[in-house]
Amino acid sequence: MGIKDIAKDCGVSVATVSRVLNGTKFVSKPLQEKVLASIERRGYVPDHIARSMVLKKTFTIGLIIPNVSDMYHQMVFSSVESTLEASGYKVLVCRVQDTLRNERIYLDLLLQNRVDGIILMHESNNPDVYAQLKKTQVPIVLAGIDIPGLQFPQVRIDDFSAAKDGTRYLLKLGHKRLGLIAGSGYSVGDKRLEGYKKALAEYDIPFDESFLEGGGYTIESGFQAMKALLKRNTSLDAVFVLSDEMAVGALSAAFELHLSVPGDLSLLGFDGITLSTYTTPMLTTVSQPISEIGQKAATILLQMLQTDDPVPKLTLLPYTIREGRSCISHQ
Amino acid sequence: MGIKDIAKDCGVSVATVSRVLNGTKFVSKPLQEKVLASIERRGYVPDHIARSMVLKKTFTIGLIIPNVSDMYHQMVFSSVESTLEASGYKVLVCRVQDTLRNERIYLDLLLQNRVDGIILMHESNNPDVYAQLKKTQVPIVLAGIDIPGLQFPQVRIDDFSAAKDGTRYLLKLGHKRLGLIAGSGYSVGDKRLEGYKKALAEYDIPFDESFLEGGGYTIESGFQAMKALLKRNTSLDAVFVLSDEMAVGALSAAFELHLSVPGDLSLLGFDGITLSTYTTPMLTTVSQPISEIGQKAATILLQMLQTDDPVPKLTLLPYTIREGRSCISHQ
DNA sequence: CTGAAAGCGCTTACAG
DNA sequence: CTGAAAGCGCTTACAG
Repeated sequence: MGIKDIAKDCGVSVATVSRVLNGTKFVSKPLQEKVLASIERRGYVPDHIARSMVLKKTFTIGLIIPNVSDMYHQMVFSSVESTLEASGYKVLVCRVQDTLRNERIYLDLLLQNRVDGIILMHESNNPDVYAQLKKTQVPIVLAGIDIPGLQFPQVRIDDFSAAKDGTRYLLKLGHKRLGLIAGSGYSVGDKRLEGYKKALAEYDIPFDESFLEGGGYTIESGFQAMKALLKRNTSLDAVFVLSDEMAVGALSAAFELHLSVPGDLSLLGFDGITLSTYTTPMLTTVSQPISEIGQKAATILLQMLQTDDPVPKLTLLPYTIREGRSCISHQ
Repeated sequence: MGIKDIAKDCGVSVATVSRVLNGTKFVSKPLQEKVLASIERRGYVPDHIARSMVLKKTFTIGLIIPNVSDMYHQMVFSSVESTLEASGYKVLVCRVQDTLRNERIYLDLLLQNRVDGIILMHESNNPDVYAQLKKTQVPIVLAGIDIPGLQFPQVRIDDFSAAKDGTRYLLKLGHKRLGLIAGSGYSVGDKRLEGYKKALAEYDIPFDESFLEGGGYTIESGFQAMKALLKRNTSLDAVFVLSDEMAVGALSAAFELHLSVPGDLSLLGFDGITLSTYTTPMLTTVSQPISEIGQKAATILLQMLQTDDPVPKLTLLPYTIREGRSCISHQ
């Protein structure tokens, strides 16, 4: 059931079988047909592992994602997978569960010649991990994140500007008391927070620490953050939630507290995941081109794998403010 | 940078290095320490591919899922991954995009010695695929699905009874005109439909074809199905939606049509995904033990991989009706 | 306890 | 166009 058996079966060498299998060299028609027939008849399937060993390629790429913003990352995964499929690559997803031990293990796993390249969407707070990434020869692309110390190509939006524009959007609607549900643990969260502050400054509104509540990019954390925020501040006009999943939780919290969105409170999300279109009310959100991020990251990684051409160090994709029904004018 | 280099570095044989690496045989303390030091110093990482080739194990299992009920499958994935992690296995997710070509390709990929076992959650309508599955030596476990022709171990709930009990729940609340948003393409959908019919029969309520609408297990399809159903029947008391993701879409549709849930209409979901707790109103749903399904399927697969002990052919896990706020008594 | 050597199933210069 | 043979980086009987 190996290539050898097919060779014996056809009275040819293993080299010939390998050649018709891969089409790497011309094989005469009669031999080719004989080999193909034998393969078909005996149901032979090439051993991919053996092939990987000699080629030193696994045709698998690793996608490292955090265990938050699941729907966002799921969409990226889908688009990465679709993009790479045509080139015969598969995707091994590593969802980092806890930041301490787990991510180190994943990296080790990935680097044991298991993957040809990595798309990294998880930010670590462990310097060892980055040190290891720097050392490896495996091509890496960062998607949706920014890690200042690392020189890998990045594909993302301009989070600072996006949050600034989102905040401006609320300000233009006439809102003055803007709550913010931020996210901790990721640099994009810090950038978005800065964008929020910047827009407030433009409108001469002082930043009020009590309007800020941290979240963890999950539905549940958005739920909790919204409750805490509304408990502390009964006079908010609007809340900007820095991820749609948290916004879903925030909507739920508002509902539980008998506050109407947008009647009592406007709510602005961030990400543009599919679900944000189906909430009640439909979310207005700062929408990232999620599929494009995955597609572009995959394309760049593919380019690094297959050519020596230089790739763009930073690809900034456009965001939009997609209007739903969760924000209302407050003139 | 191979095992040979470490061996040379330490003046020992590659066999010894391999032994300290794997702990397969006792190696004297001094040699062991020398080898470990060298490994650490030179940053040697074993080549997993080479190891796989000789062991004929990849320590990877394939998880084949459809491209619907994403949140449900994501939860299963998480629990499968957690369960297998302790045993050193990784999970390769294959999300079947289109039923025709794609699934065949995935199977081929998986069977090229890429995975040691498969957890199958996707039902195919292509007999070739099943024929191929039957032939393979790779252990397979079915999770959440039932494929009558195949003799693989199954882990799931009793979908017929679950839907029957769900329907009974609505009937007990006093509802008489029960819409059903069913799902096509999966046998669980058919079973659940039968459960619905059975419960109606128990209450001497004739089955009305016009109360039935098909869906495709996505939010969008639930949205469309609900709109179609409500357009046709203005007098429904309640709607039973055979997946929570469709129920999210159905909620959105009801909202758009200015129908209050549960004021005008009770809504019952199916699955018990995390999101169902955060909808407005919170969904009442027939809740599957999703994580347990993944965990149990993984455990059984592991048992097949590591022992020759027989495994249970059918593991039925308990479901519950988890009450939220989307159903109301209609006495 | 340790080492020399065979072998896992492929690919691919090299020679013909 | 085809074949004999080396080699990919490991593991593991087998012998000592």
